[in-house]
Amino acid sequence: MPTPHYGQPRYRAIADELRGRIESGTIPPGALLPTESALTAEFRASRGTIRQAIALLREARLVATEHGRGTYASPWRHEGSSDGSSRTETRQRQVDADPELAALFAVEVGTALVEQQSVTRARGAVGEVIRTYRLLRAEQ
Amino acid sequence: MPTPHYGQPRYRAIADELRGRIESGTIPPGALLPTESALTAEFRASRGTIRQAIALLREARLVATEHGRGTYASPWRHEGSSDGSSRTETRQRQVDADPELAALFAVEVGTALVEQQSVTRARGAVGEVIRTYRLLRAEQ
DNA sequence: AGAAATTTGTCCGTATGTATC
DNA sequence: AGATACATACGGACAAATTTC
Repeated sequence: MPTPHYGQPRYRAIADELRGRIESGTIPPGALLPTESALTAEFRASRGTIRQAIALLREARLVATEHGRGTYASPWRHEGSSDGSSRTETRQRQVDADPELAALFAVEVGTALVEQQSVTRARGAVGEVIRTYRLLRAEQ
Repeated sequence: MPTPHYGQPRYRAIADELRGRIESGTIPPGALLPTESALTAEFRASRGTIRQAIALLREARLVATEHGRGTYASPWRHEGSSDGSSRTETRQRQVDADPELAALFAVEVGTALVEQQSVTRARGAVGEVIRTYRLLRAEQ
């Protein structure tokens, strides 16, 4: 079997499917998710891929896992707003300084900067994008 | 070879070792870590285990990974309040959405966005520049 | 411009360890 | 003790992004 992940990797698709079940109440708060081996059968994915999907949900605090017991849907459901689906994704990359940034940092145009971008989503829609720029080496 | 992980799993021990190198400056801020394959050779662990260790460091924001490039030691210094001689200038203006922002906000390229820029200076030198983007019409 | 090499990303299958039921 | 379920670890294969030649 090859490894085709066109557009979106499988573990993310699986995580989205499970997220849907949790948010829709198909899997109620506090209930156990299907076991990893049940999920491998259902999605016909390897256990590693299933675990990657669950890791995503765990990072988003949507589930909690206990060693020999299983993975639970999180029982707490109150994250500021009524729906609690606001989330932040962060990414870091290197960019070249544009003229304005170069002037601010007192470096030459094109100098490498670190850009950290945070995207805040609420109800699926992007609320705000925050980009933070720093020098590669903080010469303090 | 069995899988003995008495007390502490291997991936955590490896992560601790790498963390030490970063915090001690053996791997300076912004520098590339050894490649995954180099680390498999050094620690004689499988690539999966190495990747698990790096994932721990990434969660702790100690490193950042870029596809095809490598994993960098994070260039931050802890934002201590020891000094107090830092100040922030803020400015707001209207900009056109570049392709990336347009995609995030699900609008057309060139759509007007509000950009708020904060420049933090310490001892005269710019420490970081933060740009926050929002839609003009907040449907909130 | 394009091909090759490098490096991280995804996915599979298997085996064994450890905690819980 | 036995069965079940998650945790750790290995090895291999191919995909995708980047860099190098």
